[in-house]
Amino acid sequence: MQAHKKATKTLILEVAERLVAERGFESVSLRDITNSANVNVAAVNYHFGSKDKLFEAVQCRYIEPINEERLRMLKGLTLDGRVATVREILEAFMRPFLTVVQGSEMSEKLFFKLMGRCLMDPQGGLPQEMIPGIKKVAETFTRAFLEAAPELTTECVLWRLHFTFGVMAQTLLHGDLLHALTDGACGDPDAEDQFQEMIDFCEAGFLSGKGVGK
Amino acid sequence: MQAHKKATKTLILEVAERLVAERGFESVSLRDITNSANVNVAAVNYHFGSKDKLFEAVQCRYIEPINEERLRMLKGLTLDGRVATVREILEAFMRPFLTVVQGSEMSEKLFFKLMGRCLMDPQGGLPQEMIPGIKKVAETFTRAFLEAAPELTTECVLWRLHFTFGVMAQTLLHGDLLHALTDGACGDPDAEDQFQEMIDFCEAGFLSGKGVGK
DNA sequence: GATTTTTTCAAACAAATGATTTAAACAAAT
DNA sequence: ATTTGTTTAAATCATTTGTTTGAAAAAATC
Repeated sequence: MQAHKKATKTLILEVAERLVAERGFESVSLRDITNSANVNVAAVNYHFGSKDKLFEAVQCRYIEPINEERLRMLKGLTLDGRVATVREILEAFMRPFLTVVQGSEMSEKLFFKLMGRCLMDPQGGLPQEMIPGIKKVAETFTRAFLEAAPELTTECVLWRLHFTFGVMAQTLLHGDLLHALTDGACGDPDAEDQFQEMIDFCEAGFLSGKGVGK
Repeated sequence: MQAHKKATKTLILEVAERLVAERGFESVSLRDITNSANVNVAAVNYHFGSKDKLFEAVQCRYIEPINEERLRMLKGLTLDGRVATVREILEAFMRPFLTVVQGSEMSEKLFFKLMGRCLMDPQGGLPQEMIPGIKKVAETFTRAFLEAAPELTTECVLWRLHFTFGVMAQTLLHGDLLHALTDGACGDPDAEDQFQEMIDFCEAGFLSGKGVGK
């Protein structure tokens, strides 16, 4: 059931991931996928039930491991009652994208684009099964930020987490844009560089107005 | 030609704006628009030429005035050779969304969502006619930031402008999310408050690592 | 090896899509 | 009143959409 036929279902999923990364959820049709995968149209409904279910699978496949890795990293920071720094928490929030992509078979660029789409475009609202995990992440990280920067109000932390989310989604989705748009003046940085730039930016944003207390 | 029939073309445009704001470009069909506007399907092709052209009109209608206002504000900052601060430049970059929405007939929420879509979803790449204006804005603001923070490299400024863009798009597109997601714990702030939060965050991000010189 | 289950495939489905045509309704100008 | 140019409207076009069907093929089970 797995040896000779590692194909079809997985194949469909992988092709769907690629096409969605390239064009976005709403612009990809079933036939785009099945033609590109050399598979019959009916196979999607047979293996996934419907187009929507297939897209839910695409959304969950990597986002859930990323959310788990986030919680794992964060837990590692606050082991023996230690209080993590804002920078460390940000790192726990963002680095899982790098960790998980390395365990996948996708190219970094496509993977990031796909993740950006999942964060920005979520196909008809987030899949129900993802919501608990996402709430957990949001709550846990909000609490961590509040401990790391106790001078901030909850509302302020939520806003800044929100902004951080925007920085991340933009970079995932259009991280290649700067290189292309500036004719290479802005070099083609590896993911780790981009990542550090993001952390620098968001850390400063998070700590802005320390003591000013708006 | 304008008195009795101020409708149809304008009507179509306005309904399209609303639906696109609510559902995104790719999810809105011609019939969604014409039914909601009580107008014949053929009217779109008659007045706009095609669906794509209609969507281009939707994208240009407010983005272009916003870009003009951005340049106008920035020019006002650097009148007599004065060097603007990073904060002032950020303000010139963001406030036009507030300025222009007030001159429109749309609600703030819908307008911001529409602008978020235009920034994040651009229907099949940006309309050709918008590209020069956008390049102008990008170049002018990059130069201004470089003067305001001469310790930063061009590449660094581009990255941070990129991040700022993400913060803005995320807030425009999902600015109502925090209020909804936290069951009101995060109040429903007026646009000006959101705006100040964004500026605080991005200013700090822009000035991060001053002197460190990465 | 026969049977049962799983998977594939061609074909067809109804519904929806953007676009076009043709004629009617309308306003303005002569 | 007639003509002219513009706008609306109903009907139709050819595609494309997601989904379903029913039979053949393949794999697994007994």
